[in-house]
Amino acid sequence: MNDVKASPEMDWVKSGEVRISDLAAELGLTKGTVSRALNGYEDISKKTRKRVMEAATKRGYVPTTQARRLAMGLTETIGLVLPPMPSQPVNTFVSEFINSVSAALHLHGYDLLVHSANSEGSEVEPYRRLVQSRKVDGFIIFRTHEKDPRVNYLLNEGFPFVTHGRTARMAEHDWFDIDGEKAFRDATSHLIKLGHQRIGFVGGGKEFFSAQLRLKGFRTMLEESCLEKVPSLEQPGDLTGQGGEIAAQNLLKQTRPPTAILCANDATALGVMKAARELGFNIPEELSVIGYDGIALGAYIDPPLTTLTFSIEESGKEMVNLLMRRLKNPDLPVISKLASAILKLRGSEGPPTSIQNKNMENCL
Amino acid sequence: MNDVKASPEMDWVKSGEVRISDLAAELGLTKGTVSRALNGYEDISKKTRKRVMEAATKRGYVPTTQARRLAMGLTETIGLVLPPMPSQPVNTFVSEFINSVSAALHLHGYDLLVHSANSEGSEVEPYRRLVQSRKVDGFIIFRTHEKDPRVNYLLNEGFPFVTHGRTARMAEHDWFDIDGEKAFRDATSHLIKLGHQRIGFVGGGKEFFSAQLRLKGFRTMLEESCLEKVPSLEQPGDLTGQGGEIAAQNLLKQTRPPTAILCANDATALGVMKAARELGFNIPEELSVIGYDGIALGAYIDPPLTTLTFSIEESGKEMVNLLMRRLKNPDLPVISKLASAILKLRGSEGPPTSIQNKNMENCL
DNA sequence: GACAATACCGAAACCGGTTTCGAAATGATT
DNA sequence: AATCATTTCGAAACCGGTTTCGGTATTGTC
Repeated sequence: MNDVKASPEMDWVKSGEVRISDLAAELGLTKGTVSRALNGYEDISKKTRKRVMEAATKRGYVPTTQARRLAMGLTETIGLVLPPMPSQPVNTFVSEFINSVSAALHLHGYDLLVHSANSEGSEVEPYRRLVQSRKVDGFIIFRTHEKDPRVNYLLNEGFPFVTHGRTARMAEHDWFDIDGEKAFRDATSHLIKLGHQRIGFVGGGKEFFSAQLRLKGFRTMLEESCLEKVPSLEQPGDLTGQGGEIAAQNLLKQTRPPTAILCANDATALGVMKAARELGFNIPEELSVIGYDGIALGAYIDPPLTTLTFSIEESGKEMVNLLMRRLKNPDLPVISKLASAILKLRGSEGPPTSIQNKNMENCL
Repeated sequence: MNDVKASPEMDWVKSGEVRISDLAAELGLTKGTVSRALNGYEDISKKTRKRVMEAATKRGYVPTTQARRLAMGLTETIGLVLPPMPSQPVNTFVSEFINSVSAALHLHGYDLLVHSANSEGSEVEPYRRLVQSRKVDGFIIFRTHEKDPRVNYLLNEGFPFVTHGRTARMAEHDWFDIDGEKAFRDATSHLIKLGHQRIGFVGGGKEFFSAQLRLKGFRTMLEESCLEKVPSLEQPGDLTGQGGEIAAQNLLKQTRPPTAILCANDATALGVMKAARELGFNIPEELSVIGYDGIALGAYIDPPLTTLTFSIEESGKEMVNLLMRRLKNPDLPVISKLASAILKLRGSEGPPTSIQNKNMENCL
């Protein structure tokens, strides 16, 4: 059946039709020798190596990846499992992240296998399958939970991975993260300096560690600035626009509504802005809003959304670096990298109009 | 070196440590027999098959994918090359699409290999590499150009693929597309029925076939409605917000600006809205705007963006179906599927205020 | 010119499966 | 009981590479 082999007299061939044995036969060598010649072994004479390489390029020989990987016992593939998509995805993080990870992996000769989280079954199921069938050498994990079953599974399995985001077991695995705590301290501080004293907060899903850290940053800065912590000003959210709407209603319908709202992400912020408009709040005059993620479209709405932004490309690159290091030497101590988000002022925040400044002499 | 093999007395093993030969030895069979037993060959006695399957599940045996694929001569992997990202990625299409394609492929036992278009080099380079190294069995291509070098390459190579979007050679390959022409006819018709007579159009990159079809739909409906085609009302765009801004300025600064603007996508529409605001146009009273893509964010802006929307999930599923069919039987005639976009009215359009209705008695 | 060292390549095992082929064992038939 | 058809499994080739090992052929040394 496989007699479609290129006859030796034609020197153009359909790509990928020539095997190492064809090349060997053509050159009067064994495939072992051809393989070593192509892979830079020292026990091949210069003359032979040159002959082999020329023939290889002439015939367009490219080794079959599957065979090479099987022989070498590695997959040169990294797995990335998409978290279940929210019904209304609003930011482009995932695609940008995939793009950057893929590009970085490519530089190391690795491929990216993207798997969707099949809704049914447990969260670790896709990981288990990929591990057991030996389809990947390691994982890129993002959107971590504090107690992350995926992390638990992989740690237990001794399987290499890097997370985007910290976990309860962050001392045991490599991770990369954005310093969300600092980011929210900064944003809060910015609002306080503008004169805000009642600042609302809309969180992300409580299961996400990052959401907790953002809340922590918010609280810390309130404390440092001697502003009382008003529990009713902290609303839960779910990282969606709808969640933002609901939270904003809860906040703005209070007798003393906040003059500013800090949101766990941009999607939430958009929901907040929508609800605020509908309740008759002008932004930023009567209500300042700040988001997190730096989505590009935030610049096009009215007013443009002030947000905390960071480099997704850097995230991808750094994570791949961490993972490659781990794959090369599994026994190295765990390391981590914390990058920072910067506050991108675009106009959705400003000084509060109703200046209820009572005593802002820095605590006392 | 590989003497780490699980000793037979322990019946828990780290996942993926047991090979088919281990299983065979344990059962006193040959690996060929074990393989056939597991794969449902008819020449295995019921008793043996049961014995084998029980041992396999007990020991947690999962065949090594690489080996199986090498033996069977297929990769069970589909490639998807991300188009070069715009500096400001504007919609979530890519991630949703990847998610849906990946899920659909998974149902067929296929994996998704995502490759980033390395900026350097030609557009087909990534495809060539994946083909030559035999890493994939087929491709999912999207954002097609009219004369698409990727399509040309793969057609020439006889390599299976499906496109999202038509091309000049659409008669030669399977494709799935949204009927953008009809979508824009519908949107234009909607605007005309509202009373608009001067309608602007901001296109996408001219290299994209889809952009041409959308323009065609727009023109067709103008013609059917006996509205004169004003060249200055057709502005080029680049599918980004910035492009939309520039185009909007060109449109709105004219002595007789349009009362409505149709945009090739939502990002463009957002740019148009921003520019319109800055030029003092109220939306929708003084200017109607309609986009295309149905991005979730559009629902959160003010006014909410009316847009043409379609199911990305369906797109992914259908494309995978087309591709699987092709892989099973490469010689089948090419088929295609055209889905339609629906106009989702959200509020950014309405009747024009300055009613310059001259003669709308349907042509005459 | 004899001998050891080195350069170079062939042979073969191996990675972990699948699949073909033929032989042995079993069962059916007369 | 002998013959033939079936069932069931072992043996071995194969997928397409990599890597180890050992044996010539060549070179270097004195």
